[in-house]
Amino acid sequence: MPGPAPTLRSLARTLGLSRTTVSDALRGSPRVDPSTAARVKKAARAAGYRRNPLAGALMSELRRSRGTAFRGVLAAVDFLEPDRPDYAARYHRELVLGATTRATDLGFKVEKFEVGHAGVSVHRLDSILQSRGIHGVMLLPAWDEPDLSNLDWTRFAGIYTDYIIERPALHSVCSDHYRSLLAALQRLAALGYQRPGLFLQKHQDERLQYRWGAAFRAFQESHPGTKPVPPLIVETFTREGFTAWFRRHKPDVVLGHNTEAIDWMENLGAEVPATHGFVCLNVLMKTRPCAGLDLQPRQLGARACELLIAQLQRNETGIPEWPSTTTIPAHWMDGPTLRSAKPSK
Amino acid sequence: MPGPAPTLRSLARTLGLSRTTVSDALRGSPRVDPSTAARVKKAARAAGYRRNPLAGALMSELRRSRGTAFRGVLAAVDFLEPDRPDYAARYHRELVLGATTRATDLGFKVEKFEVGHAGVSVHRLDSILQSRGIHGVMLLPAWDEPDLSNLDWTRFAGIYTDYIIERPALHSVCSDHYRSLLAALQRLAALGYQRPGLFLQKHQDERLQYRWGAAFRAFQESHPGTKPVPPLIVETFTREGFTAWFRRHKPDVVLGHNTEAIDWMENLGAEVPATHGFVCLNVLMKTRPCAGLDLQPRQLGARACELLIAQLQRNETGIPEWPSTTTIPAHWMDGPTLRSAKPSK
DNA sequence: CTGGCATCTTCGGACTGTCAGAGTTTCTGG
DNA sequence: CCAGAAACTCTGACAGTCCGAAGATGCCAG
Repeated sequence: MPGPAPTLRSLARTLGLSRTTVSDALRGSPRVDPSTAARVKKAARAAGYRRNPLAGALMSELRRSRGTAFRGVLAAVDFLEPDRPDYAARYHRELVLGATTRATDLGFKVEKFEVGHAGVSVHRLDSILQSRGIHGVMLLPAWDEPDLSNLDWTRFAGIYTDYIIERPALHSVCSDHYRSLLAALQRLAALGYQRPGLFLQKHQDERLQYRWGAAFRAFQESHPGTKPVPPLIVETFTREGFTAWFRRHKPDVVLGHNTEAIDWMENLGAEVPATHGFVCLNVLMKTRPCAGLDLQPRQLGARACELLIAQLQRNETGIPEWPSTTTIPAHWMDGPTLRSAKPSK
Repeated sequence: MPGPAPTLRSLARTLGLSRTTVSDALRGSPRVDPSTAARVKKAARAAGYRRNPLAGALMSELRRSRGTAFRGVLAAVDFLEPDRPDYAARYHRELVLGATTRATDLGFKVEKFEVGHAGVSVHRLDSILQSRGIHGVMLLPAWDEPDLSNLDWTRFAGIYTDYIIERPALHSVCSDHYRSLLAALQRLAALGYQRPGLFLQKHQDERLQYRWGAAFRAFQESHPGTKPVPPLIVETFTREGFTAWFRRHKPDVVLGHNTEAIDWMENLGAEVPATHGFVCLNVLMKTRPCAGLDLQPRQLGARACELLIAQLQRNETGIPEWPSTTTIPAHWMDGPTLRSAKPSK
């Protein structure tokens, strides 16, 4: 085995060519003579040459954006939506905050861009990012699956901060709803609750490919008890519907997004936390003190940032061949709507 | 705004210093005069200098590992298990192959280590890795959740190639069973199948936190039909049990791991694929040509490798504060056990 | 046969930040 | 007054890429 690892220059020297020609040949540039290219490739294989992806990424960046050198900026792209509820806006802010913090640690900067009807068009976004020399794009979640397939992805590395995106099919980062709900239910069981009940709005669960409902049913299947509480999954969440469900199935702990339900439960004679419990499935949505799940947008933003930067360092742009989803389990938050220990009975 | 972004060199020129001094000063090296350092930092702030993180990472790595032929070695740690079935061994091989390929592209090498009763003890593994200067550890899946909490993780970056590992709680990479089964069922529905049936061994599903079963039930809930087929989930998979279930519930397409069931179905009068279909949930387990899910161990190994290398490049060792799980959906494989189009009726 | 132009192939320069080692200046002690 | 240390700064080499330039060759009109 020869000592030092072969480099572009050492390879060029042995071949009697310039580093440029070797570089171009290995990357299949049409500028080099096919026979020369073949010779170079063969020699590279024989010498065991492996290009340094970090250097590749750097140089590519440096040369392309001549003058306006790559300063390590990432774009956080938000889609303007007409009536985004307050908690969603906060979720977005937390995502961006997490990303910005992590980016700063790693020497990058995050800048926010807004796309949509009132904002910038996708086409203009493309040219803005190009001219600013930005190649890392973090897409913030939008209720309607955003369509950014018009961006010239050959030049960008992207990541979506929600479940699955199909146009284009990028890597994504989001909370692990399935595992989190399962863990929450196990925790409730340990506290002695025996009849957990779940309520959801249909479109919320559909958006997550039914993961909330699926986890709930999986828990019930694996903890066979007397007459499990069927989940209340409805188009529109109303007091009447909830009341009927609560009366009929008598859950001893209720899980859902809307903390208004606590009032309704209390009006139906439940004492929270003495006789009944409540868990909020997204603490950003709670309007009163309450136990619940923190979906950890800040950590999600941070992780998204890490994955994006890793892609840039590998000089990996474009739509990935095998998109992956990275999840982080939600964080359990204690609160006054649950008893703190198993009742001794 | 001045035109070009300030660089280390331009900054040095205006200050009448060399680029090295400026670089050292900004990074707080004790080699520079404190008063000079202060001057440099002030000028850098004033000029809005931001170092290029890509170039920094590259140079740091380049200088540090000068002369060394390889950039790094990763350990693929396998746990010796007494009677690992053939398909599991193949799964492991594919994982390692994927990792090795990706590692090579990124300038790393993968070496396999075996830990367990007959092999190396965890304590010895620690010292072996230390003395070899290996800092990246990829843990291959083991049926009983492996315990490597005794390793001195302050010195290692690790990743597990299966769902959740608790001791220690590392990042992990695995197949997205939930989403894959959902997608498979949707595909079957598009082919006109109306009564999908699922069979599983209990421990298989428990290991995945019931994800197979949960996805199946979630699909049934969202496609309400006449009398859905209840999944057959049993401790031990027997011909008798399957026969009874198949006779009673009359599925028109069956999903499960064991392809022996195809024979049993045919003995019960089913014609595959004319009247009935079959889908294998892990094509590595199939013993005859068959449609099914490729869990993509090769891609999983590759992705695990990427994540591990990204950690090393960030100089991140130890147990992560917020462990994440990265999933890749399984890849659908067509096969002769399914009809190829919706029957025109 | 020559001059002009187009095409094909290869090369050189410049770019980023880092680190080791070498150079220069200042200070200390015998 | 000088050897040697200490304090501080600088030079050189390094990775791969892209643009423009240089050189080589071929073709056609005049």
